[in-house]
Amino acid sequence: MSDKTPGKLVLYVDKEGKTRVEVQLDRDTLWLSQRQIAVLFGTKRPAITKHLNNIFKSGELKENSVCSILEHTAADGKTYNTAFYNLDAVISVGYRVNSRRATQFRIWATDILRRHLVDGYTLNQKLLKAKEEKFLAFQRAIKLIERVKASKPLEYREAMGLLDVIRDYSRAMGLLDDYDHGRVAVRGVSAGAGFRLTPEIALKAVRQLKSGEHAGGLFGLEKDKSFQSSIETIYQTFSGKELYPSAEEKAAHLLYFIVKNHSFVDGNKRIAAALFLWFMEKNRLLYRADGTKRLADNALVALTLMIAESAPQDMGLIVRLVVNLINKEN
DNA sequence: AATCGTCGCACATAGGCACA
DNA sequence: TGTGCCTATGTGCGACGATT
Repeated sequence: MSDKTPGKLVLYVDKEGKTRVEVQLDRDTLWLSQRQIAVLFGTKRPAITKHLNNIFKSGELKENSVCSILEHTAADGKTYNTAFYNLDAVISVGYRVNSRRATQFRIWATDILRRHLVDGYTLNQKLLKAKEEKFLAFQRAIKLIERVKASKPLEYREAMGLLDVIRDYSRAMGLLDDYDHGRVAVRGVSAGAGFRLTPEIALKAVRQLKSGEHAGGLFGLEKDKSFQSSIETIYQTFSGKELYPSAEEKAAHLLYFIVKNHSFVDGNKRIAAALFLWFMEKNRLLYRADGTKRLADNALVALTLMIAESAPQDMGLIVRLVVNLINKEN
């Protein structure tokens, strides 16, 4: 084999008569010439050429993605441009060649495949279960924060303490990134045909907040036009369909965008939380049938702070969390 | 009548050799 | 490395007979 040939695949039978395959990969694959594949499977080179042609003709593999022309120093010391085929191609050929060594290869490959299917499935189930538990633990933590802080208003130090808790759980949330979206997907959402928020109505609501006793001079003063875009974005459509069809998703995105867009000189988080509550109320989502709030005040504070601290790539996850908290049973 | 095993035929696939 | 030619082998399928 030339020193320009990356990777190695050796097929042999051990002392117990069991087929062993030694694979050395270079960047997740290996490259063999037709001649080397022929030696590997104990057949002649023309057979490999024909198998490869059939593999490409049938569409099993795409030639340009498994074949690469590499400079190759031959036994005579001269340099040739030779076609090399990657592991995918070698495996496909191995399943077509009819020789003793190819049969040994198939026994080995099938065993590997079987183990991956069986063990991989079991492992996936375990991972999904673990991640689901972490997600539920996060939901329980928010619930706990609600209970502990229910009696007294949050002060700055408390908010920071809360943030620490949230940070800890955020790490667990990070593990949810590749969690099956279908299982954390928003559920039980209501149709979004209710109250429609416009930037004008929203600004009017902000002005009302401004007149409240906790608002300073810079409260609610627009920095740019991003507030308008925050409102418009929740009604965004793609191919004629709403991106956030339910009122819960709209509310969650409204909270997220207002916090994140930072459209006002001061009071962004307060405005976001207040508009979120107001939007929920207008869509008859704020209270359950028994009169209790779906999302407790302290939970909303926690979520608002978490949104402010979160990384942009976590938007989807946070929005799902907000929707799930709105829709949770108790 | 339904099912199963066997046989023969046609076609597909695989392999080797020779040569471009 | 690709291809044509030839041979060997494998496979699918229908026909047929034996068995249940």
